[in-house]
Parts: sequence; structure tokens; C-alpha cells
Amino acid sequence: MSTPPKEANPIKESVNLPQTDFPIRAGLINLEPELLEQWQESNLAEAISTKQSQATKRWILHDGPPYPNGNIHMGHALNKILKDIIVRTKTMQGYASPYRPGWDCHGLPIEIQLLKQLQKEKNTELKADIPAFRNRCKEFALNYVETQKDDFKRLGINATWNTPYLTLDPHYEAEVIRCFGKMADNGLIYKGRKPIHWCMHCETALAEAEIEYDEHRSPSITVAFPIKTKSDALTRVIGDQNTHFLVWTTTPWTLPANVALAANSEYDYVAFNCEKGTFIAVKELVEKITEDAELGPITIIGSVKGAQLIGSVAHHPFIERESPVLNADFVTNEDGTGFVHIAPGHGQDDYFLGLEHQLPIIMPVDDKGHFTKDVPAWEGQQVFEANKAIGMHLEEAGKLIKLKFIKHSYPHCWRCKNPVIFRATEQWFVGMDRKMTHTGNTLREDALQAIKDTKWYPDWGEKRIRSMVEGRPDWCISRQRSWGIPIPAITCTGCGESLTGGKTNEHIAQFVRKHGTTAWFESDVTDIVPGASCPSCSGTAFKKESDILDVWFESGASFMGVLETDPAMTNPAAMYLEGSDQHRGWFQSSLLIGIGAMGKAPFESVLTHGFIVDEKGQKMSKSQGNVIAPEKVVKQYGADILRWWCAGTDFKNDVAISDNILNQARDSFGKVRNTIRFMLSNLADFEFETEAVLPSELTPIDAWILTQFNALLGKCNTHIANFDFHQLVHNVHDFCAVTLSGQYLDVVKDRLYCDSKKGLSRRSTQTTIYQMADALIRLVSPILVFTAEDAYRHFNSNNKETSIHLTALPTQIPNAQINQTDWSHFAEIKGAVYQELEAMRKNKEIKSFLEVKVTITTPTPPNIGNIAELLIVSQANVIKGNSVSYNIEKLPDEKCERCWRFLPTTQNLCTRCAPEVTPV
RNA sequence: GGGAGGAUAGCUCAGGUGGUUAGAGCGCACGCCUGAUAAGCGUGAGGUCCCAGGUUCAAUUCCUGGUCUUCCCA
Repeated sequence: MSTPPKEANPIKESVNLPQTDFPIRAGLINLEPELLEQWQESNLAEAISTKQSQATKRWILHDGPPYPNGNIHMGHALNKILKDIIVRTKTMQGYASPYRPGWDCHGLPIEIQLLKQLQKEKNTELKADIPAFRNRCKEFALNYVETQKDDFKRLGINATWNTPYLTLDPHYEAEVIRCFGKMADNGLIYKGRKPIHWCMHCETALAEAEIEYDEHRSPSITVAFPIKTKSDALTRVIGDQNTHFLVWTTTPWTLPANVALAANSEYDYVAFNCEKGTFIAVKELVEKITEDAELGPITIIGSVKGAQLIGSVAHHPFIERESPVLNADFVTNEDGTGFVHIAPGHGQDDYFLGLEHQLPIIMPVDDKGHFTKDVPAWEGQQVFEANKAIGMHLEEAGKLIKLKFIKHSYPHCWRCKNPVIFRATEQWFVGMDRKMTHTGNTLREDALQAIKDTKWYPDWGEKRIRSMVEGRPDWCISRQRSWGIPIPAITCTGCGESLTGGKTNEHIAQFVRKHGTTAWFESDVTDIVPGASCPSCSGTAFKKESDILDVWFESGASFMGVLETDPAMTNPAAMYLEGSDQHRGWFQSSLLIGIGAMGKAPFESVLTHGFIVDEKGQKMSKSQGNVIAPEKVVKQYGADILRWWCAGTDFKNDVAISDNILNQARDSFGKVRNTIRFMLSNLADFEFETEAVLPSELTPIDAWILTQFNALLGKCNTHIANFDFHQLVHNVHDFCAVTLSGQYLDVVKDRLYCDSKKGLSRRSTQTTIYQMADALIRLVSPILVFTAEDAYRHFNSNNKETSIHLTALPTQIPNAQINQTDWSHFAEIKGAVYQELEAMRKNKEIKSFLEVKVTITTPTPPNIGNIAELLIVSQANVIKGNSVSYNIEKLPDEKCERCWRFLPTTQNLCTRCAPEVTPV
């Protein structure tokens, strides 16, 4: 690194200046691709895996499969980098920790994207040809699997990239089907009719995970329901007056499905007269309603408790149908009228109330959201469009009291962004509260127990997922789509009985393993399940199920498709690690299937990280213009900077990124790298095996720095154990910036450069630096995978592996005892002396600290070696005295030409340096 | 609307089971060095610990209510 002297200068040449080929600039942008290529050629991944295969203990991190429909974003990068760091530290701790990546290949997003593509190709009829359509979906998915694979590889992620698990792999699909079969055998799977979110554009049921809430403009109408039968209490209040209940709804189109009204028995209701007639509404809202609807002056006739209304019956406003008044505590007195219209075919609350009171489920809306012939007046009309006609009809009948429009939060389809409706359809479910034959408990009970038995990082994750599992409804696992695994069930055409488990399932699983699930859509039932006969009616004619499974069911079964079937894995896995959104997603689906199919959770611990936000803490969005793509960061800074940033941030919270933050990560990284570089450069002429000194021979400052370094290693071990990498990064950085650079290396430069080349002091320091450099490189290697490798290659050692990534995490370095009190005393002395020296420099009395001699008086002179060296001044004395004081004097201008210290010289050389110069 | 996180210097993070002037590093300013040089060293200035109440001799810490923000749900 030093430029050769222009002319021979024996003094200059005698100085042992640092030397290394480890470049001053990291050059990550060029270095990283080169190393990746070299690792590929030398098959480093294989070497790591071979080393792991000798390990006796296993620690498996099971990869949650990302969705292959685009390039990776920063969230993916954060997730995979964290996983990589953890797996690498486990590997370096001696665990077999193979990391097998996966992709979640089926599902609606790919279908939607493909449909758009087909539209461009003017080839929309392909959608009807399910096998052909599925083949295109597959092509699409596999294409992005490769894209994302390349993206991840570029980040330095070490994984079995050649053998990923894909949810579209027939072997994997067969295991999903087996999970379904086991759950069916355990009594969990049932078929039912239930209102679910339905997207009429995508013509599919949507899972809760597929719903987004957004602003929507809805009509808000108040409808008069004529009272047909009054309860006794109500009769006492209004007599035989012709009276109406005021009912509020924002979905007029569900009125044809109305079968009841709900009131809250806790509230007071009043009957009042006005120009338009006699009405009943909840007391708290009467004023608001009459004002809103401009009913004019009103007269209150009487009041009645909500409970006394129950049992009354209203007449449907435009259909020959009765509508009984039922009690429901979801009716509020904050909005509306105190009466809620109930349509069990179109609402969750309505459905449960209907179950309770055995109400019929009327659902006159087809897949496209159009009224069926059951609503002759508006048959064929799309429901949102029919709102207007229904309103007009009510108006004409004199039943419409008020119509306005409101903007409110309303569920939308996550893909097509259109508002969705609630609609009762035939679906498959996993029952949360059915007794399971294999454990005797319900799925909910066992899942809650398993949550307790799992270690959650951070700990509040447990509370979060527990409340979700406690409150969640049965899991609707069917989808009316084509890109996925079919619901593995066949139905008797004679009696309608469905076969799901047992032998049927074995046949289907076997068939799928051999032919894949696309063949399901092409084959006859008899080819898939030969010789089936109905246990109910002994019929032998069956039809295949045409729905597919929720993709969360597929990915949730990955423990079966991967952990259970891959001999390199363990089931359960030691850890699942994803963003905190997966408490509802993958963690939960994995847990439910794990319990439902095999009676245990597929993970021992679950770690979650936060989401990527910008420096202001706001989420990334195209509209905000604050999106930072990993690809761009890799190109501009290098993957190691991205990794250093990932590791240096507290991922339990949301993770902020910006140019400012990345620049800081780059600077921080640079400090660590440069410190390592300086250490390496002072080992060029050192051979550890023959020249190292014994711990007992170490000079005081070397023993001191090793004590500090061992303390750092101790802390870092704890941080690794707790997955607190940000603390490790901070500790390592601060250690490099302050303890090493400022307090140790700066001091030790003089002896490295000027002391006798093979003398004890220099070798003591080289021994120290050698061991610290070795340990430091290994310590950061799980994070800085490229830089550590580069440094390791430039590390002058005879005892190296072929790659840093085949080494172990560092352990404590053998050291001599030090006197802590002496060193803390010295720290005080140094602080005080430096303040004075700085003042002198400000006053222009001196320029460099080397110009002075320091005399320290103290009752307890520290025994820590040469004080002048430690203070980096030319001369120093420590005198024993009663109190502490410092005297600083400027030395006469007599300077050693070799070590630049102000010392008595002969021929321009001090007594230390003179013997080191070989005369020409 | 409900549940769960988070909020400490410009930035990334420590910390305190309540107790004098709340820490670190980076960045910044000023200076030094030119034998770590697209490097290195020193000194220094930066904080209403999100806001408002309450409990207390004492609150950044405990309690209550907000604000902003993230995730999940409706």
C-alpha cells in the first residue's frame, strides 16, 4: 500500500510500514459478482453442506414461500437476508442448518396477471380451457421463480437454490392433498353454505386475506317496515294505529333477501307521529332521524324497551313475507335507527343470528352479482345497479323515508380493487370447534395450546396470534378458480355424499403425485379413484370437485411437503421467520394444518420482523415516491451494504430505509472494513505459528485490548443467541471506531513501524492483531458475506479454510490478566491530558501532540507500560505524589527522523531507532 | 370501529423494576496529521426522552386519555 520511495533512503526503508493487497476501496459492485461466480465454480455451497453433514445437531429454519409474480422488493430482501444471517451463524456454531427456499406458485394474483396478458393477446377464451390456462399460469410462475432466485442469489443468500420446493411440484401437491385427507379423517372438513366475501368481477369467493378495506360511496336509506303483529307491550303504546319500524341499511340490494329485523333489547325505543305516519325508532336517534329525513314536527306517542319489541313481526316492504323482530347486541344506537335489516345470505352477523333462530338463507344473486329469477322485478340486474331501482320502488310504495349517500370503509377485492359483496354459497370449511378424532379436542383448543408451547420472537407475537385464533371463524378453504390444487373430493351423483378421506384420498394423492393436479381437470373420476362406491347409497357414479384449495392451505401444508418428506429437514422446524403479517397468514395456516393433520405445530419458534418504511416511518408506496428497490441498492452500494443495513436495524419494529440511512450504513461498514484492512496490513511480515508470543508475554496494552475484545465477543454471543443482530452490528462498529482505531491501533502504530522488526513488543502486538483480525472477520462473515471472504483471502495465515464460510464463529482469545483499576485510571489521565493538549493547540502553542513532554503526578501510578507511548506523546513521566496533577512542556525542536518523536538524537536518530537503520 | 406494535439527539441504536447534569457511534463544527491517505487522530456543539392529565417528596420511566405511524381485523 505504500508507494516505493523515489530514492533510496535507509531510514525510510527501515520503517516497517503496513502492506496489503486488500484494496482500500471495497469495490463491492465488482467484487460481489466475481465472488459469486467463484463460489459457484468452486461449489462452495456444496462444501458448506458437506461440512454440515458432519454435524450431529440440526437446526432448521423453514422458508416461507414468497409469491413469484414480480421482482423482489425490499421486504423480501430483508426477510431473506435475516434468514441467511441466522442460518449462517447456526452453521458456524456447528449445526447442520440447510436452507431450502420455496415458492408459493398457485393462486389468484397469477391468474389475474395472466388474464391481463391474455387480454392483450386477444386470447381471452383460453381461460375456459382449464388445462391450457393452467399451463400458462405455470409458465408464468416458473419464470418469476427464476427471476426472484437470481435476485436472492445476488444478495448473497446461501440456499439449496437447485432444489427449491415449489407448491406446483406434483410431489408437493400430493402432500397437500394428503394433509386434506388426514384432516378429513380427523373430522375437520365439512361442506356448508355460508355468506362469504364474493368478488363478482373475479367471480370467486375471497378469503379474509384477500380483502382490502377502502372508501366506497353507498346509498344510505331509511325504510319503513309496516308492523304486522305487535307485541303486547307495543299494542299498549300504539293501539291499532298503522305503524312502521324505521330500518336503516346501506345495501338496499339485500332487501329482497330480508327475513328478519334486529333490535337491541337494552335500548329504549319510541313511537312518534308525523305528517308521513307513525314510526318507531331507537330513542337516542329519533331527533337525528327526523331532522335528516325532514319529517317535520313530530309527536312522541310513547316509549317501549327494546326487549318488549322482540316477538313483534313486520311485513316485508315489497315482498309477501314476514320479518320477525329479533334481539341482537350488534345493533347500536350510534348510527341508523335502532333496527337492522337481516339477510342471512348476505351478512356475517345476519348469518349467525339466522343460525340461532333457524332463519332461511335466501340468496337470489348469481356468480356475476346479478339478481336471479327469484327476484323477477330486477332479474339480471347487477346488485349495485339495482340499488337505484329498489330505491325508486320503495319511494313509489311510500316506504322510502330517506335516501342519501355516504362514504365509508368498505371491503374490496385485493386484486381487482372492486367492492365485494357478501353472498352465501356452497363452500368447504375447516371446522375450528369440531372435536378431532386424533386428539379428542377441537382444532381451536389444540392450536391455542400449541401457541403456548411455541417460543415467539418478539414475545408479544404470542398474544397477537392467540387472539386471532381465539376469534377466528371456521376456515373457508374452497375457491372457485382454476390455478391451484383441486379440493380432493368426489361426490356421489346419486345421493350427494362427498368422499374426502381414507382410500379416496390415497388414490387422489397417488394420482396427483404421478400426473400432477392439472391432470385432475383432464381425467375421468374413474381414472383418479377407480372402483369408488358410495358408503351411503352404494352408488358408483361420482363427479369431481371443481373448486380449488385456498392457497394458504397449500403453503400451510409445507411442513408436509418439505419438513416431513425431505430427509435433510426436521419436523417441526426450529424456526419460522416472516413479517408480522404472517401471524394471520402462513404461521396460522401452518399451525392449523399442523394440528389438524398431525396433532402438533410444525415450528418450535417463530420470529417476526416489521415492515419496510421510509425515514419518516411511512410505508412505501408508488404514490408516495418513497420506494427503494433492492436491485437499485445492490447496484449503487452493493449487497453487503444492504446486508449491513438489515443487520444493523432493529427488525422487531418497522424498518426504515432511505438514501440517508443507506449512506450511514455504507460509512459504518467502511469503518469496520478499513479497521480490518489496517490490521491485515500489519501482518504482512508475520508468521503466527513461529512468531506469536505467549499470553504471558503480551505487553500491557495488548493484554488490555484482548480483554476488551473478549468482552465484545461475549456480548456478541449473547446477541446472536437472542437474534439481536443490530446490537452486534453496533457493538462491532463502535469497537472498531473507538476501541480499536482510536484507543489501540493508533497507539500501537509506533511500535509496529519503528520497534525492532522481530522484537517482543512488535510480535506481541502482531500476535494480538492477528487473533483479533481472524476473529473479527469470522464474526461479521454471516452478515458481510462478500467483504469477509475478500478480507479472509488477504489474511496472512497458514491455517486457512478455502472460504471464510467454512469456519466457525470465534471463541475467546487466550490472554493475560490485566489490572482494570490501572487502566481506568489511565483513561482519566488521558482524557485530562488531551483536553489540555487540545487547548494548547487552540492557542497555537503546539501543533502536534508529539511536540510535548507530559509529567503526571498521582498517588497511584498505573503499571501499564510506557505512558509516553500510550499517550502518543514524545516523552512522559509518572511521579508518585499526594494529588493528581499534570504538567505539560513543549520540547525543544530535536526530532528523530525515523519515528518523528522529539527525543535526544544522534545523527538525527533516537536511541531506539538508531540500531534499526542499516547504513548504505 | 376493534386488536397488537412503535415513538429517547439530524440518523442508527443503548438505557433506566421512579432519584443529581439521559448515554454510544455516526453525521455535523473546529483543529491536527500526511507512515491506515478517496484514509487516520483530537476537541466540541446537539435531547421538553411524542403530547396532556393523574399518582408521588420526585415521572423520560408507573397509570389514564390523546396524537402520529406500522401490521392485522371489521
